[in-house]
Amino acid sequence: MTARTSHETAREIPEATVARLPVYLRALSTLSEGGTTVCSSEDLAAAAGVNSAKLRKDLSYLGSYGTRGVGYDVDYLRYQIAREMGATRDWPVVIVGIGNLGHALANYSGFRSRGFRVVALLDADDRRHGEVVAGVVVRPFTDLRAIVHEHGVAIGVIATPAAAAQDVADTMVGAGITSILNFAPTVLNVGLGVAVSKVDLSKELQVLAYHEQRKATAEPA
Amino acid sequence: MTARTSHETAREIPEATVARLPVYLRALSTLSEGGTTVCSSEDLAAAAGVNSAKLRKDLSYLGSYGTRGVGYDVDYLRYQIAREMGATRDWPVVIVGIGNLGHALANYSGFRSRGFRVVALLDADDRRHGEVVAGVVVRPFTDLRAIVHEHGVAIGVIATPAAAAQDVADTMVGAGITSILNFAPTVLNVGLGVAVSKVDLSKELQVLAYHEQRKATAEPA
DNA sequence: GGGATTTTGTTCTCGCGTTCACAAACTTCT
DNA sequence: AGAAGTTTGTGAACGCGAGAACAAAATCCC
Repeated sequence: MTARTSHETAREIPEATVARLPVYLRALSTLSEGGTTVCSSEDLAAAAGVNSAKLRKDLSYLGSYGTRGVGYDVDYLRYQIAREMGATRDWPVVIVGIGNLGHALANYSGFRSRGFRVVALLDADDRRHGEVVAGVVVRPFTDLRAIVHEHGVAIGVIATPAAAAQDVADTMVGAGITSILNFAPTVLNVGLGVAVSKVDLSKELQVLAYHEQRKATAEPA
Repeated sequence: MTARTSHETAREIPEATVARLPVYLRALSTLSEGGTTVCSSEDLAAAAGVNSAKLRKDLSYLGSYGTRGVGYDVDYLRYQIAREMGATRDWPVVIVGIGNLGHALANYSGFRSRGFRVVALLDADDRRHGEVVAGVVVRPFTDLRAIVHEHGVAIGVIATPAAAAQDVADTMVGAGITSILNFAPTVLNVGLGVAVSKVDLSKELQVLAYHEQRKATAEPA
């Protein structure tokens, strides 16, 4: 999996950098909409909320897209990062589990604007089938395989309760999906070739509560 | 801020460990519900999806709650982690921005079960006021200060569009909130004493797309 | 054209986090 | 009771990432 042969692309982008590229992309879009055509690493770093040295180092993994003494062309840099991230092409996505969260995700405009197209909404519950959410009709979970093959879907989103998540993941992998974004609060077991990313809505809140508690106990006024 | 005098609590829990404690908590709850009363670090690590050595080191920052040759008492360890995280007390929370995402968050059962109580839902849009979501009535954003004072709220959740987020954050801080969980896709500027945590729904998807693209270009079958 | 100025790209150092490996401590079996 | 077997807790090695600092390259001004 992680082994790389030397004939492959030379640039090996660190995972920490990859995780920040979407943030830079968003900051560049904001700058561009605001009418900025050129920005320094200092400007962009401020907009992205990071250190300017770190930003420059991150960008250097992609190539030399800046001009010394001047800065970066906003639209050009944005295009280069988007291309590197795969955001210039269209990614068909399926969402499984159309509860409150699935609804919110289906309607989330940030997906569409980043190149993700929701091609299907699936749910195991018969009563939801036929319902239209965000312009897409909810279909039976059993249609997954056909949809994946028809649209060439590589990415699946799980927004089901925890109890159903592993089964959904197994079916996704069986249907040919190779990347899963999991919103269910459970650890998924998948094969080696499959990438799983997890978003835990309450985890961040718990970390904040921890720090609140420490503040309260450390300084008893 | 980060300076620590020596008379304070001896145990200095690394940030990376704090971020994993909620995961352990969840895994322990699952084990407990499944009837497991004692587990080894190997078992718990598997349930949490981490390395067992890392798990043991993480737990060692909290204290010695295991028994050599035996393992950990599930409920006892769960209580100890919950206490350390502040999950044994009740945390009043306000959610601002009751769109699709705000709806989903208000209904998310994971908040309540982790000790978070949604005391108010706020929105700037007049037309939403009075609407009842998850048993809580939606109130005007201008009520924020009164609500924060009344319930002693320390934690606020922002689920507004990006354009409104900074204003909401400023108002929150002015009202006395010291921890913010931001779901809006924008970088927030806040004072030193305020903690901000950010969840970007599309960021994870973009990282997955990047790896998909790399897989596709690296091995052209 | 040439020096001063600005800003990028990169090297170097430091610290944190992960993992290995093992001693300490507890249980079980004889 | 004592030896064998388990499993925790931790010391030490290692690797990655963050940030400071600087050299290279472009623009600006005269």
